[in-house]
Amino acid sequence: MTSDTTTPILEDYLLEEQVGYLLRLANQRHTTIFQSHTISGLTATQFSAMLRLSQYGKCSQNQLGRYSAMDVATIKGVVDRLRQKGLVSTEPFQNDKRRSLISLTPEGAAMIEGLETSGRDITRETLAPLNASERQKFITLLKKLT
Amino acid sequence: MTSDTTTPILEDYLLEEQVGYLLRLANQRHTTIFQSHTISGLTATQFSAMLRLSQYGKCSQNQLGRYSAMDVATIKGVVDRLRQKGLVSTEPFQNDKRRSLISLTPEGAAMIEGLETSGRDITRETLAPLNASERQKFITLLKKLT
DNA sequence: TCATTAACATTTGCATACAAACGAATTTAA
DNA sequence: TTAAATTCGTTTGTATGCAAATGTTAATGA
Repeated sequence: MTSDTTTPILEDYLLEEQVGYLLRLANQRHTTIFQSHTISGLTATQFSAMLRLSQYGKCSQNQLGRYSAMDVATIKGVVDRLRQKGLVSTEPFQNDKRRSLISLTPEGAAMIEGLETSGRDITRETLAPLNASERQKFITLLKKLT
Repeated sequence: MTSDTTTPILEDYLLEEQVGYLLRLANQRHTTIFQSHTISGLTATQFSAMLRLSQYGKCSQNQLGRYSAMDVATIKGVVDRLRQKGLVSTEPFQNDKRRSLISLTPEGAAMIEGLETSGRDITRETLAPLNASERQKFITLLKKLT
């Protein structure tokens, strides 16, 4: 025996096989789909913050960031822009001068149902290349990587 | 019969079940893993451009952007920063005054093998929550969503 | 040929995204 | 109780990421 049959062959390193690269591409595609549905001009990030605010009710800015998986600097910009659009408002927090309470305005609250409808469409279109069992499998596996 | 058994029940819209939200979280996790390996301080995006340049050889800036899935504004910034680090260089393109040829410097070329090694580690760590068959399935499905 | 079209690189503007540092306020633990 | 640690919101800096507009140059087609 001159060849080593126990050493696995080291495969080529192909960028298009790497999970990080593919995740970036999948994100790009999803963003494009999201923007094409232009729900009142909201971005996917603003959309998330709006839904969290609806789900959890009024809370501090940093708390909203944690609910929405955004760091303090990111959530600040998102809340600023939502406030500019008149979709959220701010009030002082009782017993804690550091915080302020973020809540949906009536205009923001009125938008939630439509956001969910659009959200369903966006998810459907994003997952369209997969069949039903593939979709479920993909979501299950994707959750494990978060 | 008073209930309609043919109408599917409309499930709650849960942000943490939506593919777009999960893709963002998976990307966040991958970015964190990537940065923790800090390959010479490169970002994942710069890493991709370096590997493409190594794979395809010298090419124009926009071409490198297409190889790396970045639009013209994004690839410009990436190339600028790689040039600042001394990893790529620019020369005039023969017979076309619009373009310039981007190529790896000797320092950049010397880095490629290490980048691939780190890249394998990063992919392995990112996919660690999945077993072998899940990893393969996930990559297969993810490719369909790019 | 020469007007139209296309490609290239750049710039501006907007929106994430995160690290790091800051001052102010609150909580905690010694 | 009070010093230490934590939390909150803010700001700065860096890096994608994309749309849209611009000016230059090259390619194409009538």
